[in-house]
Amino acid sequence: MATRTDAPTRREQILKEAARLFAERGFHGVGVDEIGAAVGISGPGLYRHFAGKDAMLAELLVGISGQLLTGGKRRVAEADGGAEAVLDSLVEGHIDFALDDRPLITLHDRELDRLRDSDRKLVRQLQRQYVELWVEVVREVYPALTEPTARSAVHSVFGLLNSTPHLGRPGALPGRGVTAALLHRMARGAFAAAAGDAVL
Amino acid sequence: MATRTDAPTRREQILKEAARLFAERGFHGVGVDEIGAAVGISGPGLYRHFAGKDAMLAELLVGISGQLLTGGKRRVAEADGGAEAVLDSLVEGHIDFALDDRPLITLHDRELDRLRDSDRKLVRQLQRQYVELWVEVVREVYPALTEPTARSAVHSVFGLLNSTPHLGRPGALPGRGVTAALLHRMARGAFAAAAGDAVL
DNA sequence: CAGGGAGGTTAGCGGTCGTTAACCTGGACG
DNA sequence: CGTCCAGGTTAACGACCGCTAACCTCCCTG
Repeated sequence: MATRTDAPTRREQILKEAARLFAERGFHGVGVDEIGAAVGISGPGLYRHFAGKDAMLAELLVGISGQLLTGGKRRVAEADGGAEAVLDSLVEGHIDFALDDRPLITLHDRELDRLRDSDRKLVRQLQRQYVELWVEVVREVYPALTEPTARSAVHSVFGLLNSTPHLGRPGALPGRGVTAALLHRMARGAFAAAAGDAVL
Repeated sequence: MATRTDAPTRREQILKEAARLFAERGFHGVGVDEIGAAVGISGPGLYRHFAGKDAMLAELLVGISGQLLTGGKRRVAEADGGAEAVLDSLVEGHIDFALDDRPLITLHDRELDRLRDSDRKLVRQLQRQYVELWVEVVREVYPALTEPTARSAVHSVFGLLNSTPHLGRPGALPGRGVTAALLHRMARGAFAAAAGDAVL
């Protein structure tokens, strides 16, 4: 992703605040007036930028899933070294995302069912592709894993990595690098154990 | 827990259905009429059993946290063998819970903020005690872990174990025992890796 | 300098939802 | 056999919320 130096557009401000509020109190728990207030305009002013409250959530969730998948594909294509290196790169990318965009990670697996059918199908499809990307790489590193087992393991590791919102507010943590390293180690350890490697 | 053979009371029916609906569509996404319909009575009839919709959520969340903590304490007290055996017992108990009561696991970390202040504080306190129970045992097994690191590791492993709702509907799974064993292995592998043990 | 669109504002409509009120009913029990 | 209460019912109220309508006001541009 190209680094952004220009000021965020109003649309982006709204999306960011909406993500935070949705993550904190749930989609139905947040009113449009609150979202407006969070960016300094009031309620119905949002409708100059979005078709409705649903559209904000849809754009957030589609955006998340798309970013994860795109980033994952890029890492698979670019990583040099064996399958081990690719897996490490995937883990690193997911951790970056989980640490930098906690509200989005929270929304990701919490508000999916609030979407229109078509949007939900799209998000699910992107998520599935992302999972399959991981499954392929994991099975390359650990050929002992059957496909269903590898898929379960991937979902479980996502659960592990996505636990960042529960780790206390950023600042109470030992430091970003240390936390990232811990998560990385644990994810790799979990995969290795799934494959039956000795972990004693 | 004593095994129940008698029929569930109406209160219990309501709580069970409410948990399922809350987990599926979120607290604010479910109306009292739906909850009533799920147990064969209609809307306001619920108020003969609960003070309000909030009270149902509160009872569910306090119940979950209390059960987890009580079960955890019991396992710590009863487990024979060393710290390893205690940790295995804790993991096993948490997995049983995650596999048997998926809706509750979902609610557990999703709807906490919808509670009255006093209830939320109570739930948080029970959760904290449960985490500390784990932290102590984990540090006994892996003395290399500092306390903050052990706490982070415990939260992350909870994320891993609580991923069961994402593993596909129960029936698409390879079988309960197999899944439980996989989760157990991965949890132990994650802890071992957190402590820096070789996992290659 | 006229004009028009982008991006705000406030007022208010329509629907939904939690909750209460008022009423009904069957069965346990003195 | 009368009574009373647990556990239902339907009607309706009041609050809230998403969204639209109508209007205003810069600022850019021909």
